[in-house]
Amino acid sequence: MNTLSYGLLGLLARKESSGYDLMLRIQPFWQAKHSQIYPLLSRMEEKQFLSSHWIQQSDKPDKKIYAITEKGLQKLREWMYQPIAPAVTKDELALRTFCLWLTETGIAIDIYEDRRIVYLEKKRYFEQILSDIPEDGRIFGSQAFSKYILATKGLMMAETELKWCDWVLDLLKQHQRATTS
Amino acid sequence: MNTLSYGLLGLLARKESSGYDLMLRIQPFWQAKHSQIYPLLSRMEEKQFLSSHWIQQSDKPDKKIYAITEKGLQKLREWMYQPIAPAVTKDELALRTFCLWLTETGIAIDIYEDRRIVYLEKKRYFEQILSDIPEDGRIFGSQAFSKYILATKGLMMAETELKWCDWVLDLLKQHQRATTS
DNA sequence: ACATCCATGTAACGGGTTACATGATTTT
DNA sequence: AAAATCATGTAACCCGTTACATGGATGT
Repeated sequence: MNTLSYGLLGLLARKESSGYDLMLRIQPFWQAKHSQIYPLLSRMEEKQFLSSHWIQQSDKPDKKIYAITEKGLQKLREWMYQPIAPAVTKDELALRTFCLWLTETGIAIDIYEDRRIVYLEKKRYFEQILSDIPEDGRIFGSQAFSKYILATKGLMMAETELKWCDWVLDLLKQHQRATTS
Repeated sequence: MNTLSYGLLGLLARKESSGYDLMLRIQPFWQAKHSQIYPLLSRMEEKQFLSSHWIQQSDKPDKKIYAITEKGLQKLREWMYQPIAPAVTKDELALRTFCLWLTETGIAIDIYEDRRIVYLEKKRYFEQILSDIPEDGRIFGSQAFSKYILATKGLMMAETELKWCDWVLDLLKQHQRATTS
């Protein structure tokens, strides 16, 4: 049982879903492909943390719906008392930034202009999620509370990244003006 | 040549180092163990992106110093024009947050109090790095400029995380007061 | 005509961690 | 006396991505 497996259990504890649907639902919190998720679901079913049944669909492919069992719910509750691993981030931009001195200022500016757009889109994505959460989803105990605080974090982080990016671009452009004149 | 290999090349382009030293130097930007780094250095030496020589030490084990070659520097410069992969973050806290409704408020508060300390330490770590960068390291073109803008990002992000954590703790404690009275 | 969405699954490979192996010096 | 630091390397294993395989419905 790795971290992703518990994440899937957590989603299933809220609503039974197909593997495909779980793949989509987990994206905002943990990036995983379907090829990683399907085998994990099979293994959890073997261990009887999950049960499943097939649903026939006429216009779309049939799907296998997984539901969490009492044993799975118990396993998930135990997990909540375990120590939490620190966050790990792999950002290629950090490694590139360390090599900025190797290139011209123009290339550096291109790099950060590109990243700026990514941060802007990220900000809009979380703004959209937040605007879709109703007022009564913003109090502890409601179904949407977790989504609310996670989307708030996503938005705050994106805004900070954007602010940083603009600050870096400012420094780079200042330098460019100073050296080309 | 994967991303980590380029990161190592980038560090070596600044200063020749041992594998052990590279392992320590790359930590702030990319978490990697020595067991991953040593084989990559060997492979890059085979491809003649690096050269190496042994240094004998009396009180410590001997060490193998790697230096970037002209061919390696060329490879690194080419890399600067390639597209940059988006950042990937794996944060177990996000998955746990989604399961908060399964536990009592007290457990939730414990989880965020713990994480608060992690964020505070992270903030102090980057503050320390920033205070060690001299005034003339803060202008583009200097050796320390990359370190300066990366540490600034680290600090800004840690401050935002801390702010978010305090906000969440506030919501949780408000709820606790409301339900225990 | 081509791409994307829905839906499931497996195989091969590369990325990354943990553990094994060694051993002197220094700190707790 | 035990643990951490410095220093290198390999082996086994798990995590994660890319590619292969299939195929109808819908969108551009």
